[in-house]
Amino acid sequence: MRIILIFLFEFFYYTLIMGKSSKQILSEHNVSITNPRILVLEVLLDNKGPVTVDELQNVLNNKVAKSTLYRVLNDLKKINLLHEFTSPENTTVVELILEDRAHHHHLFCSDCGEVIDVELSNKFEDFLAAEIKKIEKKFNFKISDHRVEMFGQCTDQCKNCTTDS
Amino acid sequence: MRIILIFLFEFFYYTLIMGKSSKQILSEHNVSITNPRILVLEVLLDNKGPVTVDELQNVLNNKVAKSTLYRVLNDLKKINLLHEFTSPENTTVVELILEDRAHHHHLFCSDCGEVIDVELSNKFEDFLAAEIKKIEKKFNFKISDHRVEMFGQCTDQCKNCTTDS
DNA sequence: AGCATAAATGAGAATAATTCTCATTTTTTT
DNA sequence: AAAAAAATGAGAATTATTCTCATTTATGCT
Repeated sequence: MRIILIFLFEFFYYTLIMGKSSKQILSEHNVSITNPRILVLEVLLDNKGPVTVDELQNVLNNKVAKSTLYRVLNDLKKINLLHEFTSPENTTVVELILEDRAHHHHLFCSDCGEVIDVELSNKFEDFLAAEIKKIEKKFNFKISDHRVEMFGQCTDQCKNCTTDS
Repeated sequence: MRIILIFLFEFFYYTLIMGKSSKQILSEHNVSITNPRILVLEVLLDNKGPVTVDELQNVLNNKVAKSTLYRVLNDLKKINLLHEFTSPENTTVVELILEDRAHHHHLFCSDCGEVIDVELSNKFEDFLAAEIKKIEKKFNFKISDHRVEMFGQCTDQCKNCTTDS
């Protein structure tokens, strides 16, 4: 009985409160469950939102070899769990693609290098979708994705711009 | 008299038909006029639009040392003549910023790697400007620039997608 | 025009980010 | 629990970019 309760607790905790565990996510995508993958995924799940490869390397220092870190990131890209992009300062930024997260864009601070997720209004997204249809016709393209990038400076003390508002 | 006519021809040819010459552009920005700078600028003026650093290197092979090419590109960035960005395949792309060119965005083909300049409607740009104002307030940011990136595949034979339509 | 000074260049070494290699370890399959 | 397959760590290799420094080129001055 006690074991059942613990199991239930884990179930609720991970799936409802915390979201999926790294192990769950890995097994759902048919990739073998290994320590480096769990560790990397956990860091990414903690910092939902954009993370620098450099930051990952620092956090995982001594726990995951750097070659393995890159391999794991490529694995996650292959199963469409990870989105990778480059900041204007040329640092590689990485972000989990979670089903429950809305489509969003990025705001880059040239002072502190911070990258912030930004959602734009539905009305705007509809308008952009219409523009994209026109572009597809004009250039005979099949456009599968888009992203709006905004560049500027946070006027607050840096690092404060990450706190939600 | 003949000399004056030739001068006039040159003037009209370069400023009205061809746009400014590389030398003119350089002297207007107070950078010394050197061969490598002229050569790089000329290639960029020919291919108005996005060019890969790789392509530049190939075209200028043996004419400009690779260290110099990078230096010249950095010089042009410093005087705000050059916009540099990264394709999803992680190649560095470079594009002249010409006063007579409209604000535009980029369309990337994942098949042939081509990058295409795209203008979106004024109505769309106005809408986006309004969204950006909201974002500036929300995140206490000063946003100085933005770019819409579109990703997909040209359904034509590759390389054809560069021809205007 | 010609000289002195400052700036730019070429060639290749140095650096940084990412990928690759391969012997060992871990995970999965049976 | 053993065999087969896959993943890992450590460091070498690769690639793009920057740096160094001796030489060349451009600019300002007379």
